[in-house]
Amino acid sequence: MDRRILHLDIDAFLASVEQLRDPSLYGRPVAVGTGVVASRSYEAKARGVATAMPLYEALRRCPDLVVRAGDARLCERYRQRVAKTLRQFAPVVEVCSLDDFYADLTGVPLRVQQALCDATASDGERSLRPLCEDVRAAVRAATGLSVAQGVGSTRTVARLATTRAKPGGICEVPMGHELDFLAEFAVRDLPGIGPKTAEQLAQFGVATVRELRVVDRELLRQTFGARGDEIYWRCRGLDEAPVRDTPALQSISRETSFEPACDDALQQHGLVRAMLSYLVDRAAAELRKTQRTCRVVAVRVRHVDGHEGESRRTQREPTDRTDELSLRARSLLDELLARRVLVRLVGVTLQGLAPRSAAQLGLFDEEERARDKLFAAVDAVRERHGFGSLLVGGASALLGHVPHGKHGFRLRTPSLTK
DNA sequence: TCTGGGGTCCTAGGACCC
DNA sequence: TCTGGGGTCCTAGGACCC
Repeated sequence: MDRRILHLDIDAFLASVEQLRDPSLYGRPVAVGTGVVASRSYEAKARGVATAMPLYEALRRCPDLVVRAGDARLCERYRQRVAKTLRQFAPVVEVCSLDDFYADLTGVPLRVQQALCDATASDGERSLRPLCEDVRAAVRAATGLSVAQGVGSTRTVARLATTRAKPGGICEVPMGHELDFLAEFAVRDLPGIGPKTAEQLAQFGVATVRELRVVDRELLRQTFGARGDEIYWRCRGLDEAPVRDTPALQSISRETSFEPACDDALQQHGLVRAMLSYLVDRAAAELRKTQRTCRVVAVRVRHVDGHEGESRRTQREPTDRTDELSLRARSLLDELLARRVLVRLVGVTLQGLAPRSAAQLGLFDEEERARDKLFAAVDAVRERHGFGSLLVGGASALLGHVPHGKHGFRLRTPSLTK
C-alpha cells in the first residue's frame, strides 16, 4: 500500500550527450535529429524549439540552432551507466525507455531509510528527497548528465511529478496528496491517454484529470474497453502496475527511410532489397548478441504516397541466422513491392523471441552447425573491428549508394538507430 | 500536420484442432 | 454427417510510449 516509486528522467538526453561530446556546445541551443527534433537542449527550448517539431521549423524559430545527427550507440552506453548508478540505490530498477527509469524504493532496507530520514519531516514521515539528491549527485559524477526525479505512491504519480521537476529538480508527492496533485493536469498528460483518447474525452467535455474523475466507470469501459478501467484508476492515482526488473525485449526491429525516396537506379527495387537485407543483418546480430532466436519475421514498407504495408510470417523453426532470416524477409518484401510507387521506408521486425537452445536450432545437424559457427565468427570479427568490417549477403549492393564506414552503412537517423 | 526509429499492449477475425 | 463449443495459433491493425 505504502509504495514509494521513484521515476527518473535524463534531461534533454540526446542533446546533453552531444554537449558532453563537444563542450563548446554548453549554453548553446542544440537539437538532435534528422527531419524532426528528437531532443533539444533547454537553451533551444527557451527559443521555441520543441521535440517532434520539423527541423526547418526549429531553424526558423532559432536560426543559430546547432543541429547534430546524434549517436544511438553512445547514448546506449550512457543509459547503461545511469541504470547501473541507480541500481546502487534501489533493489528493483526498470529501464523504461531511452531516457527514463523507475525504481521501487519501498523495499529499500530500513537502515538506509533511517539514515536518509529527513529530520524536518513531521510525524515521523520520511522524505526521500535526500536519497534523490544522492542519486542526482551520483549520476552526475558517473556520467556528467543532469536528471529530474519524481517520487510518489504509484508509477503515474511519480512520472507526473518528474514533469514538475524538470530540469534537474526533485518533486516528491507525499502520501495522501495524490488526488490534489493530479487534479489540474490535462488528461493528455496521463500516461495511456494519447491524442485519440483525449479527443474522445474532449467530446464528453472532459479536459482535466479532475473532470475525468467525474465520468462514470461504466461509460469509460463501454467507450474504451479494457483501457477504460485503467483510465478510471489512473486518474485517481491508483494504478497498481509494479516496477519490474527490466523485462526481456519482445521484438527487435530496424528500419530506415530514404530521403529522397528510393527510385532505385538498380532495377527491380534492388536498393530496397539490399537495404532490407542489411537491416535484417543488423537485427539478427542483435538477436545473437542477446542469445535469442526468433520465429516471426515482419517486413514494413512505406511508399511516397503514404500507403503503408506490413506483412509477417511465423515459422515453426526458430533461428538466429542472418541468411535464414533474410530469405524469409525477402519473400515478404516481394509481396509488398507489387505497387509501382517509390519507396520511402523499409524495415524489419523480429518477433516471437525465445532463449537460444541448441536442440531447437537443429545444431546436431552438421551443416547447421557449420553455418552457426560461421555467424559466430562474423560476430566475433565485428566485435573487434566494427560492424562495417564485414558485409553479409545482399547488403554489398548498397556500396556506392549509401555511405559506409567502420560501424556499417550510415542510416538516415543515427540518433535513433543502433 | 505524419515529420523518425525504436518499442509495448490490445483486439478482431479466421484457421485449425479436439 | 452435422451441430456445438472451446482453445490456441496466426495475421493485421490500432493506440500508445519516448
